[in-house]
Amino acid sequence: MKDVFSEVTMYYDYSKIEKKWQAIWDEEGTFKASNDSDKPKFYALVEFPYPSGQGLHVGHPRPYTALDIISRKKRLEGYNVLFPMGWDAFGLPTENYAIKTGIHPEIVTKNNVAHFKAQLKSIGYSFDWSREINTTDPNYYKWTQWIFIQLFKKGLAYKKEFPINFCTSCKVGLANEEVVAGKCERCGGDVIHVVKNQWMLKITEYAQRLIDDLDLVDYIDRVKTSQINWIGRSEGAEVNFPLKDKSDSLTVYTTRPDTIYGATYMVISPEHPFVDKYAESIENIDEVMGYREEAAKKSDFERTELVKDKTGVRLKGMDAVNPISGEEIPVFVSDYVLMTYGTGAIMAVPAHDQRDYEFAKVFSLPIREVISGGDISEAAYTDSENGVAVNSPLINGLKGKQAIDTMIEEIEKRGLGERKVNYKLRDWVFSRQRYWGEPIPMVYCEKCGWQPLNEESLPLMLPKVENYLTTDTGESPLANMPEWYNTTCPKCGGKATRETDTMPNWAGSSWYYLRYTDPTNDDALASKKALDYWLPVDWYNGGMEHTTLHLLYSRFWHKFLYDIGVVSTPEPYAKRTSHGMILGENNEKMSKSKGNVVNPDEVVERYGADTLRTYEMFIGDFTQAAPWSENGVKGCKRFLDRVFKLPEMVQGGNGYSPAMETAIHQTIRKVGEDIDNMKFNTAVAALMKLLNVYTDNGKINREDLKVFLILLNPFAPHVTEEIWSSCSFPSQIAKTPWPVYDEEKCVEASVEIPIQINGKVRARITVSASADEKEISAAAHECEGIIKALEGKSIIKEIFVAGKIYNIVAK
RNA sequence: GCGGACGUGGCGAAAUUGGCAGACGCGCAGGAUUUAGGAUCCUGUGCCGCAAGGUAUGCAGGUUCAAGCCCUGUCGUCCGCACCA
Repeated sequence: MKDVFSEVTMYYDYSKIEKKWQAIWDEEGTFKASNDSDKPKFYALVEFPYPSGQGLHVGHPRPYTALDIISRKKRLEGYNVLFPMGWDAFGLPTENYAIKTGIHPEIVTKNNVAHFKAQLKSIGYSFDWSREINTTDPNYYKWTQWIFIQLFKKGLAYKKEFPINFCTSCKVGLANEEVVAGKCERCGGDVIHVVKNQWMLKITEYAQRLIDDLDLVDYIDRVKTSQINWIGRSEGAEVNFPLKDKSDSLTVYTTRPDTIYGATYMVISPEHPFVDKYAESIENIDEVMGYREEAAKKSDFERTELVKDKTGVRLKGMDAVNPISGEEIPVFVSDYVLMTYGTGAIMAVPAHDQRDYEFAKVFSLPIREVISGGDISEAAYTDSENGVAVNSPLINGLKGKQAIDTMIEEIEKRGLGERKVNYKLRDWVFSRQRYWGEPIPMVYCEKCGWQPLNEESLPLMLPKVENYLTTDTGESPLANMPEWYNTTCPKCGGKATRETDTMPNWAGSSWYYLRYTDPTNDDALASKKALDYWLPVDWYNGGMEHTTLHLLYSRFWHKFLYDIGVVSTPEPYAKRTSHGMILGENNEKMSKSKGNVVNPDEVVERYGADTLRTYEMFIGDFTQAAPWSENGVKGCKRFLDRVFKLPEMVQGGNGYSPAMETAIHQTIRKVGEDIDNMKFNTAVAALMKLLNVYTDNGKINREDLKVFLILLNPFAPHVTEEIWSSCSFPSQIAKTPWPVYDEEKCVEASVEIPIQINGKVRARITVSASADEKEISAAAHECEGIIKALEGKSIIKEIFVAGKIYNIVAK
């Protein structure tokens, strides 16, 4: 068959075949998971996409195909598999599109979802579409709101002043990703921080458990490490430094109490409350306030990128006393101390902290060595393990942990402070001044304060608005709708107003895997029975970019739901893996502007879904980034074309053909193990190799063909089912057991052993697999090449590694 | 600066974890087929060399009978985080 419109010859009508099998799967409900089954369960999960206007790109199918392969194999192995898909559909691009076009986000979302779904279907994934969910569906976000209310009731949701990004020219609140280099992404205007009273979630309360329970799960190390680093646990002490002539003391957090004798000054953050509290006694308060304003004006970008030189102002009239040395020391404000970490104040030990050292140099402050081992005239010596304490009467001669512990004990004994653990992790800012998100189900009443809505009244529907732009003051568009926000207090029935902020994108995705287990339940986010049956997710694959936010947030919510008895497992995901990115042909990240974007629709159209799937798996190591290659796609198409012609080679015979039996058993083992270990590229290679074996053999029988089709089926489900059916094999591959291999039959009858002299191969001999060292040694010494190479040399020793190598060491 | 990943043919990559480097695919070359191109099939293909042989996993050392793999140093690329006291 020739396709005159394209260079690609159609050896079989993949388009027709693929549509046919997709229709059969739909009609027969082939991949529907049962909530009531005798089979062991297996819950495979991929991150549900944000249905953007651009549609799918070739990066999406990589993880989807991978877990589809795993799911398909698990089904053939007798598991009841749940492999669901849905839409994380709240979010900025849709909203921005609505602002531009005036089209309601709901309609945009609906269209985008339809497009995405058609694309996914065309690739032939074995998703259970009967469980499709959408975070923007009121029946879904009802439960997102319900979870929020539970968090509030347990004191884990609270309001706090927190700055947002605000574009001074568009007069619009911006998300962090809309701020580029301190400017508004769309208009280039200046972005400033405006303080808003926002909802926060106390994820910090779970910090320790989020670290500890990583021991309960099988996550790739990279993920564990970055979660641990992100949470950033540190151990140290809080120490009170009394203020001279004042009744207060300044509390600092330090991980190096062993250096306290070296604390020659203190620094507090510009936002520290003491600046206000003691404004009257600070002689240079105007200067200090000026510094504070400058610091507030700086964007995060400037604060981190541009500030290399330390700046600050001394607080005149406010000195502190080092509680251990008794020394009087000055206090500074500087923006290198952050209000958001620790106590917002530090004891500065310039001799043993890089930042303090730099600051001390700028302000000519004393640098006193209290840990020996470095050269403090050159740089701060920060080694906390090997340095020995000096000039520190209480701990002289001690080092490392011992010095630290002794000092903390002393501090506690004297009532100057206490041992303290700190985390870098901060509470989760849960408010967005945006339209396209879940309304926060809270009401403010003058009399009763913040009150949650009655749970029976959920969902609190997102109302229709006329304008999707935030207000001039950066409030959500809902703040322009008095008819919506004016309401009554659920507690006292008096006048009250609704919260007009909405939830962040991460809300709906923090619990979506629970909803799949029972997606239409009206009485609960899912029935206890369904949750207990399916949880935890057995295998969750997603991008590294979601490791610190989404993955941590959803673990937090899950633990909370565990604490209130909704779920029965402490962790949501038993296993987490991560895929690499697919790059453009030029080895760069795919992007419209670079013109290197490959559209999966075109690939499906020109080469077929099976080819797309096979190539995405063959492209390289699943966990690494890999560049797209059109020629690589063609190679996979060629492979499937050859497979399609396999039935032509079929001749009689029962069981596997003896000449190829070993290769077949080896391939069953290899493909099975490779799929389990996500080494899809070598699994495809093994199948290509087996096809070469078949081709070289010139003929195959029906068993040889059958096993090949089953092994290839998870990768190329359509063409393998088609060949299966055209050969009149029974039923469908989807209902056929995965083949088993026999370890003994994987062993070759004879092996080739390389004979080395001093590590260099000089000859090869072929011996039976059972040959022992004696036989091999004898054979080796008969080889001409070996005899020649050994001439004039004496043998020192001979090393034999069974099945691998025979090495003669000679001089 | 800190943390992580990585560096192997012309290209994408393999290498059972210390045992024949380059499986499998692309590309390329030669041949077959074809009116021609495309497609397909066969053969070859790390580099140097006619060959024997030599040489090769970013670079420099080390351990070992044996190193892509382990150790030390060094250079380079990519990703994440950004003064976390």
